[in-house]
Amino acid sequence: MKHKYARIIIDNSASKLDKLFTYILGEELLEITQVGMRVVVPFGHGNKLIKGLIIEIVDEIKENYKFKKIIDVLDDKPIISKNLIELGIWIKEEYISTYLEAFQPILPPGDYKQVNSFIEIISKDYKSNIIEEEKIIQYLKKYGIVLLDNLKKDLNILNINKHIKNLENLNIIETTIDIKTSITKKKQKCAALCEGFSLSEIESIVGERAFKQLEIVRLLYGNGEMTLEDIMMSLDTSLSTIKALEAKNVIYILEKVINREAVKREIAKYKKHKLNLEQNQVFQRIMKNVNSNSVHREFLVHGITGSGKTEVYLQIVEQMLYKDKDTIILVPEISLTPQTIDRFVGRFGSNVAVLHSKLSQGERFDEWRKIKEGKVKIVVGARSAVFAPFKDLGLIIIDEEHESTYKSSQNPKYQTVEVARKRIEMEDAFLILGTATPSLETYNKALKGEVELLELNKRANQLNLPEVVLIDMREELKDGNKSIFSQTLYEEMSNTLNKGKQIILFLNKRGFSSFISCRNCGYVVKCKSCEISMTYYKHIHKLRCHYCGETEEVPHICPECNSKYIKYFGVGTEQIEEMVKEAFPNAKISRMDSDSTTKKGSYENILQSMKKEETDILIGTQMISKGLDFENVSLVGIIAADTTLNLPDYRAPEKSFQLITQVSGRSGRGKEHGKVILQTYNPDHYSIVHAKDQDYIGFFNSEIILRKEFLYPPFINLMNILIYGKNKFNVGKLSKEIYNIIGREIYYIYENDYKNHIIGPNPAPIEKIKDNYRYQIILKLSDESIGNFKKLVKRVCIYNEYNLNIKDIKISIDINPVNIL
DNA sequence: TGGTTGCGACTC
DNA sequence: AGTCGCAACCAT
Repeated sequence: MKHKYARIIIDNSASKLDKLFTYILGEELLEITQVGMRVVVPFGHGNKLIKGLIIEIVDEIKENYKFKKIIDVLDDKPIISKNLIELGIWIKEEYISTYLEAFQPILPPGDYKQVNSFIEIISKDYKSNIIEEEKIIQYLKKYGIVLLDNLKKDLNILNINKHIKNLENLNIIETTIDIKTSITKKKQKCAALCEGFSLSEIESIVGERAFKQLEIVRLLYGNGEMTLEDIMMSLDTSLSTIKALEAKNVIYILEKVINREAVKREIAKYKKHKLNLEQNQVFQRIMKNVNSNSVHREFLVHGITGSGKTEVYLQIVEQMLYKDKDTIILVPEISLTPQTIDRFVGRFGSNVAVLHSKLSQGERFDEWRKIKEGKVKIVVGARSAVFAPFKDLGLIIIDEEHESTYKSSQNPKYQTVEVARKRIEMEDAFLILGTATPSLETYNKALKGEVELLELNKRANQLNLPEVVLIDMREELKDGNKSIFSQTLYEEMSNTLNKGKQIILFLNKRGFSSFISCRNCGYVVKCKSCEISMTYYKHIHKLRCHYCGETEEVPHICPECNSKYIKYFGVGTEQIEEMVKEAFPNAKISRMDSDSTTKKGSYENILQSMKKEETDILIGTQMISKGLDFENVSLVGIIAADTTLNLPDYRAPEKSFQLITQVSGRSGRGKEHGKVILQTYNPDHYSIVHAKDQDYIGFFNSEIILRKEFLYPPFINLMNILIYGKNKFNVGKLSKEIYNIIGREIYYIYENDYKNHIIGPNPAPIEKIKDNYRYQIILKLSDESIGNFKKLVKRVCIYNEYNLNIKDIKISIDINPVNIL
């Protein structure tokens, strides 16, 4: 057999090295090597050993080049499947990222194996007359076997590789590689009775005076193998007692690899509910397509809040289990609450793996392994779980499909819905998107028939949607109410409390005051590193920047004009909490936002106390808008519906509509009718009006016209090129240069309409973050032309084929960004 | 003429 | 990113 060639992604993040490298796959490795395995290869002048991932194996190669050989193979089976490799390559192209970035979310979590080179001396008698070589020899004599990197660092010799190679050729030293596992599989010591004895035999060996030892033996006889921890806990004994039994050769102690448990609590069984008529129709429609392996592979379940989408999902997943197919269920990170997990784990038990950001690296690795090894058939997780390495994927469910967290904000900046679509296409699986407020893109596809639209218009509890009362805050002001609570909200709150019901208050702003400003000259305190006004936090009496987290003392006189009239403006959740406490001193209040949930478990505690009805009023940011299902909540107060509406982003109306609808949906989920008080300064805005009526179609129809007119998705693709760096002048200059190059091409395609297709270069809406000045160029590209522009942008911004001065400047490219701040 | 330093090209 | 080679510069 002759050798073959392997195309490999190299583990090096330099953009110049972002391509496939070809290596010789020697005869001796041929049989054990497959695509998707990791290998060790020599790289660069020094033949430094680095890791690589095999993407392709080919028999022949056309180019004439002196290829190097693969040194070793790290895996005994592929760590990722061919389909996932194909998906990774697709992602790299689609979202303009490097290979390494594209494969990051696909590969096992945590870079769990590291390649290390070791060096040691094997012939101690040799004496070199070259000073450098003698230094190396002396070093190795002193330390024995060492890491090559350490030797290099300690000796700091020029051209050290040459000397090492020389010594190696003379057989004076030897280099070896080893793979260090940085994440260890968690092990636990267990004990079990030795076989071949009856209980009475063992008891007689132990002797009747050793009470504790006898207890242990009997316990093990009853339970079989147990962990030492459990034995010591249940019998209140110590390790020495167990060791004594081991010494008597009646029990043996072994180390077992155990899975870290991502779900640590005992979860009650979640019973199957009978589907109502509507739910059943949706269920039947989807299953009919699945069973007939229809070409319709995508469904949008458009169901109002509380319509029982989850139960439909659960029963479809059950059907997939009967078919022996795997299912991925994606939920937004913020609604990956214990509540959601409980439902899936409660129904399917140990058949479920859970992947979310709160897991430690070890836990995440274990969950990944469970999926990879086929120990589970269902995974519930946040966006990156779309890459779960199932062998026989049958279904992907994306709940709250419209959520912006499905778009990755780091490279690769993928859109989960699109990735899922690609994946089901490759694996012949099905895709269910579910939400009360579909994204414009998805609903548009549904209307065009590309996605099958299924509706759930009734609440599962037979009640109607909550009644929404719109309050015009300008009128309140006219009537002399300067407070942030309208008269109506105040009254409804006290009624609700009197009835013993719970309240949720929603405000999408953290902190106490959102900015502080000088009344005399208008100066606003901004973060020194970011172009952002700082938020005042009362409990620490400091200002904090929400972008870089920097804190600062509160000034007492204006730094600009020395006036004393420094005032606090804007209300955040922290202040609301204080005001509510004052207004309702007897109510039990808790607050949930990213400031109050930093500690591990605090999130769960707040939700638990809400569930147990120990909390009367829950105040929170958008964290509380998703998935929470508290039966006793009958009033939701939306303090200021306008906060998201005024952002300089084309999605602001859509986001506002979604948020209001979702938050409103938290009300009246039990047996009682719910109410929502919606306070706003823009009562006539279409987004607010349709949200009040909970009229998605109405909103869609208004919004889609604007999108078409002003050329925004789904009618066009956006590409946001963000150029940022510490030197404002250089960033601006580079932006202009990039604009000119790309602008020429835009002009060539769109001619006199080109100004509508390239915007910029402008300072980004947030001009500076963490001392980086930010400029942006926005391209609006049709489906036909986006491919060519991706190539152009890559050439200009990544490979720098135009030799622009990109020193100390970074460029971030985002295809169809979810926000353009 | 040897030695140091800095930039640019190259990495299968 | 890391490394080597080459050219330019300096101290004899």
